[in-house]
Amino acid sequence: MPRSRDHAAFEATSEQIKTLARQQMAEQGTGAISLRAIARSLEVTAPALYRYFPSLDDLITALILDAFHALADAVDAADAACDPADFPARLRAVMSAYRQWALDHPTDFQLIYGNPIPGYVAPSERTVPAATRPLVRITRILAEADAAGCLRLPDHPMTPQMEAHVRALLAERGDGIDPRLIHMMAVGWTQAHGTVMLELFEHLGPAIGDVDGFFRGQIERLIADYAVRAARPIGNP
Amino acid sequence: MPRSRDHAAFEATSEQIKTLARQQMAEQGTGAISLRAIARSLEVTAPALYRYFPSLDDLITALILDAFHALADAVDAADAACDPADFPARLRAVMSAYRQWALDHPTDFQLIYGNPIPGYVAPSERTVPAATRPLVRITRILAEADAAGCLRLPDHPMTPQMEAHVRALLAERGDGIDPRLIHMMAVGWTQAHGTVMLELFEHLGPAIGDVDGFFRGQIERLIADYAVRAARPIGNP
DNA sequence: TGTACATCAGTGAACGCGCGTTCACTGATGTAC
DNA sequence: TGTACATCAGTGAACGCGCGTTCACTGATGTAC
Repeated sequence: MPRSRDHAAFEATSEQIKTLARQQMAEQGTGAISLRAIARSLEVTAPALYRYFPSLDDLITALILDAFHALADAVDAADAACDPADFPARLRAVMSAYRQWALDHPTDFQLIYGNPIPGYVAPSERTVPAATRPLVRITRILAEADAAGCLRLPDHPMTPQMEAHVRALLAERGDGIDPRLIHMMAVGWTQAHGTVMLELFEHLGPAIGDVDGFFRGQIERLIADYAVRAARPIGNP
Repeated sequence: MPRSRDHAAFEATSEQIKTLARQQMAEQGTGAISLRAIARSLEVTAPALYRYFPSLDDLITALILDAFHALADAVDAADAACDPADFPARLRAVMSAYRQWALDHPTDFQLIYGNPIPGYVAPSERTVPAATRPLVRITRILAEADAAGCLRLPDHPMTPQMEAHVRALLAERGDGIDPRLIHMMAVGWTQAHGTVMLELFEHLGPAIGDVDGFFRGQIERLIADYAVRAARPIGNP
């Protein structure tokens, strides 16, 4: 509702509010986002923020959407930087980007993948599409590798129930890929996610020392398991 | 400090307080534990609770220790119920117990493996030994299988840095097992943990439908990768 | 068996704090004539 | 160029709430003689 010429200022202030909210999360945890504290940092009274977000929950929703999209953008960018035919490199890039984004933005990662915030209910029709983006990316790489005959689909990885579910899901989206690719994506995703989560909360580092190397090993094991290979010989650029 | 004969009553009330705290967590999230709310449920004034826990942080610490030990007990019990020579069965039992405990006690699981509680700092000298128990169990199964010649140690899974770290850790504990066993444990743990975390927050179910079957598949893949087998033929009991 | 005493679980008032949200308002700024 | 007006960001007071923690206290209960 702001005057059209004020849109830029309005957007800038909205961004500022979100930035301060992120700072608060970083310092105090995801549960500690508070309109009054943001107002204090902005040197403004608390009711002023209601011009920009109709309620605290709307601010949180905005932060969650931003975070999902930022993660997905990082993953997409990592993929885009690769030779499209070098499927192993693309998987490495994409999974490393997932982990790196989490390490660079630990509280945003907690916001989207960690404990729910007491009392907050996410509007799933808005969050689900954003949350799905990174998975779609991984799946697409696998699908392209499959189409190029550059990976080995496992023989019996899925239960009938899982296969039926995934088939229905793909049909709904008008996507004709092999359901087993979704299974492969889930294997990679859960592995990466588990490592990142445990690393983030200091459970893994103390146990194995070199999480970086461990994570790289996990990716290579995945690539080897599915015999993912490049579509044509890849030179060093 | 209570009179010796009142110890039982004292313990009973302490347990009651913790139980109510767990109920609160289940309803409102881990950040919502509140002494005043517990007092309300107990139909007692808030200061009364200070007889049992010197502060809110001490109550949280008690809950965390209980949770780690309950998880470890569940894992240990699952192992104990197996034929000790049937290493694949033991791994299946132990990893399933880890997941099942998380599903049965989602908020306790979040308390120990999820977002930190704002302002709370865990006394690591008390939590770390409790947190390590499940990992020690998995590692022991692998070590026993290795000693019986019932698994295949991978050739080059560890980076030099990881190996040095793990060697130091084992030496410190006076444990003579092969460092690669720790790596294997970490692979299994991170896989299971990632699946459980994503399942718990409703990210995995919508994607693959049958998390149960998916998880079982992950365990079998792990057993196959390391060629874990029983020490002698195992009959159906 | 009866009485004086020590223990201690729980009370009630208070301190000082922070929170989200509402409402009627002020006053600067850009707009239309 | 000058004036009347509409817009709207931000204010200040208030509502009603919840929180952890302290303190001096009451009163029941079990203990020791």
